[in-house]
Amino acid sequence: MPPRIAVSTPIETAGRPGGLGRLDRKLPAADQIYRVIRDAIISGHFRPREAMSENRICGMFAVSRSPVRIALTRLAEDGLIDIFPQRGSFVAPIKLQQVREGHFARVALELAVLREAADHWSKSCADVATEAIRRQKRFARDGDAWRFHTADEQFHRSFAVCAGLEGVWTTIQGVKTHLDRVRHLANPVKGHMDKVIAEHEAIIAQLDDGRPDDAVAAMRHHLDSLHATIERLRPLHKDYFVEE
Amino acid sequence: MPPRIAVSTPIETAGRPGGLGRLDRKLPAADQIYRVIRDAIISGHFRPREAMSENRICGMFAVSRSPVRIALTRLAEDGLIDIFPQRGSFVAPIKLQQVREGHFARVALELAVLREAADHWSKSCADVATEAIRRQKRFARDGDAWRFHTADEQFHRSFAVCAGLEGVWTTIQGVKTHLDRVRHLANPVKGHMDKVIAEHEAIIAQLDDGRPDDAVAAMRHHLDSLHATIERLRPLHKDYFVEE
DNA sequence: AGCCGCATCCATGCATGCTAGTATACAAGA
DNA sequence: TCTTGTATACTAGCATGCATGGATGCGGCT
Repeated sequence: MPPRIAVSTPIETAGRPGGLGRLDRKLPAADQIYRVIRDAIISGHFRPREAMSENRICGMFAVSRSPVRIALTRLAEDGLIDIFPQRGSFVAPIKLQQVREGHFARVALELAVLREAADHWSKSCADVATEAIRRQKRFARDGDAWRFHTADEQFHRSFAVCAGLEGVWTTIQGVKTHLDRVRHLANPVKGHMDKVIAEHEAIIAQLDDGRPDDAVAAMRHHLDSLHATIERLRPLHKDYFVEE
Repeated sequence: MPPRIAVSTPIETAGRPGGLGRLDRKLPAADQIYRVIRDAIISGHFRPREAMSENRICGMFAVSRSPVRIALTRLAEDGLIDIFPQRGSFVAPIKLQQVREGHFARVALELAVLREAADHWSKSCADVATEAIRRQKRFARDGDAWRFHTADEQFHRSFAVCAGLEGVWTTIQGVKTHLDRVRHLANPVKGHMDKVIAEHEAIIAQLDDGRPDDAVAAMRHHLDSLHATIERLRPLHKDYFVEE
């Protein structure tokens, strides 16, 4: 009988945002609401500065304010929602400083994890990663940006699992939250998904060939190129961002 | 009028745990309860497996269950409390896997931050850090383990501030939570505080002399030696730990 | 026109009652 | 003695009502 854990991300729990209505009444409502809204904000379904009052969310899920409040405070902790007491709660604008720092932390963590994964590299590790790439190809073909994103997470997560550091992946997920918000403005851009896939394949190729340093370099290039894409996109959605 | 932010740690907010009673009714009760209990668990004031039912905490602070529930769910997210629905909430045992992964992530992040801080090193940066060391010396003399800990955090945090990456420090604080729990079993050990201070001074010396690589090496040595202390201490408190 | 005061609405924060499920103590029966 | 059924106490999850304070619109005043 394990304790109730709400942090980890069972990737398919919420699925594609949009089916916000139905909740599994057997599971804690607060956890489900948290995940659904989180995905909806990251994916852009809820837009920066949009009002997210407790009562409005109550209506969305047909629950009372209690579980909604729990979910909202957790989202505020993640920096996805700003709560102004006695005034309202709103989807937070994307803070550039958080994006920068998120990128910094992500690079530090993912490179360290990858170096560790290289030491434990095996066929089963490679299988998980290549399966993720395979899914990405399919969703890129379908133009399904959200599922492409989940497959992308599966790819990056596979290194943490391979290294026996799955908890670190949870941390990475946290720090890259704000990057993902920007990324979802970018995914529709033509050719972006293909570029990501190619870079993923390059990383795996280096690992399979037993060149950890080159794999790390490929990952660094991959992450930096993603950040560059983000920077390129910023001027197109100026109203979504704030400096700090 | 900034949004309500509860994540960051105004270091002196909760002070030394023990005065659990009084709350500032002007500020959100949930945030204060969260911080006080968090500090109390990390400092060992609440011991692993101790029952932390909502009603019990209500009594401690003379509030209703609503803010307590918010605080508890956040503590559960941090892994400091295990919530078993319909059975109870308990201080989580220290999970060795989380300690390991926390150390891994901390090293990756702190070394990256330090490297960045070295590029921005200045007298004002040095002043903040040495002031923290000065406080550590005073509290070591007084044998005040908790304040020693807060000064230690101030020291490490100063590099993030110097590098313009204060948000990364918040992340570091999160990943080192479980390390800190173990560390507080260790601080009373004679000579430990002096060792920490010496290692801190070594890092600053390298930075002041303009040798970033040596500073990073000194930091790595510092963090690893701390982890070694932890490992050494583990057998003495076997009942506090679980493998995973 | 411009400014001030007030009533109203709506937001979050907090308190409280209710529900459903678990652990436990204890008594009845084999 | 051991097992089993039951009553009870306690838990967390959820719904709801109240308190407090900011935002807003309108009317009266200058």
